[in-house]
Amino acid sequence: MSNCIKDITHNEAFGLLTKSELSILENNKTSLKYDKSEVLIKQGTLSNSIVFVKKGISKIYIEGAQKKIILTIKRDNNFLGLSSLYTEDKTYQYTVSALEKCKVDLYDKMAFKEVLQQNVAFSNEIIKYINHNTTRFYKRLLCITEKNSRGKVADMILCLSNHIFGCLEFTIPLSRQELADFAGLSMENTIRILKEFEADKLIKLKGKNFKIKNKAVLERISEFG
Amino acid sequence: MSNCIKDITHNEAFGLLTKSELSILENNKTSLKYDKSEVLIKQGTLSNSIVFVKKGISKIYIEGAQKKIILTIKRDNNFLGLSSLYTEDKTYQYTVSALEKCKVDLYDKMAFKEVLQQNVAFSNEIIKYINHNTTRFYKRLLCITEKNSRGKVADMILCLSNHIFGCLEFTIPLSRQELADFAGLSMENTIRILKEFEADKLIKLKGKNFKIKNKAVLERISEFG
DNA sequence: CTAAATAATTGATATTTGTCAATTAATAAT
DNA sequence: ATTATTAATTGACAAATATCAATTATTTAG
Repeated sequence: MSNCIKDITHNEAFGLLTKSELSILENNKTSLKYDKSEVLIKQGTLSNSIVFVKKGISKIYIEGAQKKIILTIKRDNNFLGLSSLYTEDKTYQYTVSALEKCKVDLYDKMAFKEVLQQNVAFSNEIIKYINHNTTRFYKRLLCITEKNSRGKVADMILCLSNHIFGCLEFTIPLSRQELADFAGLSMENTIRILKEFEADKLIKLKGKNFKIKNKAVLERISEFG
Repeated sequence: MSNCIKDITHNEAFGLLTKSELSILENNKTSLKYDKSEVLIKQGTLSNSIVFVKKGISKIYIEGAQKKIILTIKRDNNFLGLSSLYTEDKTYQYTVSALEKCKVDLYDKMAFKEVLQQNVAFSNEIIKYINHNTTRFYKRLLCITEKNSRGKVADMILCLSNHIFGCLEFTIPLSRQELADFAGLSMENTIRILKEFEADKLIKLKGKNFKIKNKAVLERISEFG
């Protein structure tokens, strides 16, 4: 079983708001479009906005001293920056960049907090999103600590298939280096394992196009080794 | 710089509650004492309580198929189980066990949620705690991915010193195996690195008693390698 | 359309880390 | 106090993974 759990969309949260609360958000909204590889949120900058991605895939990653690690790939209808609400450190903890054209709404954080302060159902819905995220990271942490590199790569492929693209054949908007940053491995190692899986007829690779041929065995490898 | 950020206590949250809200909690509270190594929260069981630890040190860990990983060590005046609020999965994501005698209050989760639903300031304070926790785990994830084993051990020692015990000399309530589970390494490797640090006069070891002799160099090792 | 730049791949090698077995130290039970 | 049990330590070795260098493929810029 893959350690990657299905992401949830965040759009229902708006349905919990009154007209006046919605208009607070509307009046403090900036709608923007981002091109592929543009940065939506930059780690270390002041977290002045809560970002809602209406359309497009983006990657969330942490920039360390030596390495980058991709925390997750986000699809449409997700908030970004929620984890910077009410924290002592007033900066974003991660960078988010567009993997394809994205349409986003930036909400001023003050206005967002004003709405949070008024509407407890909304506030609790936000807790739900944050906690869903937390659950994912616990699983992620375990995966990184416990699995060997074959397991990590298998897990990543299953995660992409099950929870990002939702089908057995998909074209990733990621380079091999980014795949490696996602799996937490070196690029060379990642490539070698992908080729190994291909030789074993578990997947079919053509550049960025992936096709899963034997999910059961991939799941077994993900489970251990 | 250590990647371990200072934990915050959660007791101020109660100050945000009205008398009637406090009495909801009081009426749904069970006070218990736990002995060393007893389990307060068991991963995989239904998350029916929010636990407030009034007194005592505990360890939070995830039990994987092969390994355990200690997420963090918690001191007095902390909530446990907040990350299970409003999640789809109704079970605890981690196990918590007492490292010394602990006094805790168990609050019925339904009652806790009732109070959350009534008091938006309380709800937002809870968001603060959850997000503080999230910030820690992002740093943790980076640490595990990026640092080599010497860096991990150095980081752990600094974390214990700075944020769990708050001084340069301390006696850990952890076995060597637990230290290894905290660092995310094998026990043998952990021990070897500790001995190495001792030989290099960075620390002084006597069983479970630690004394930091050269913090600057430990910080440099934690930074990289 | 072609050159230049970047990304992907492969091989060889070094380093890191874990595993297993043996030994010693410390703690608990009688 | 003595034995039994568990925890800590050490050494030897194997396995896993990263690094470096070279090559090939792909993409981009003019």
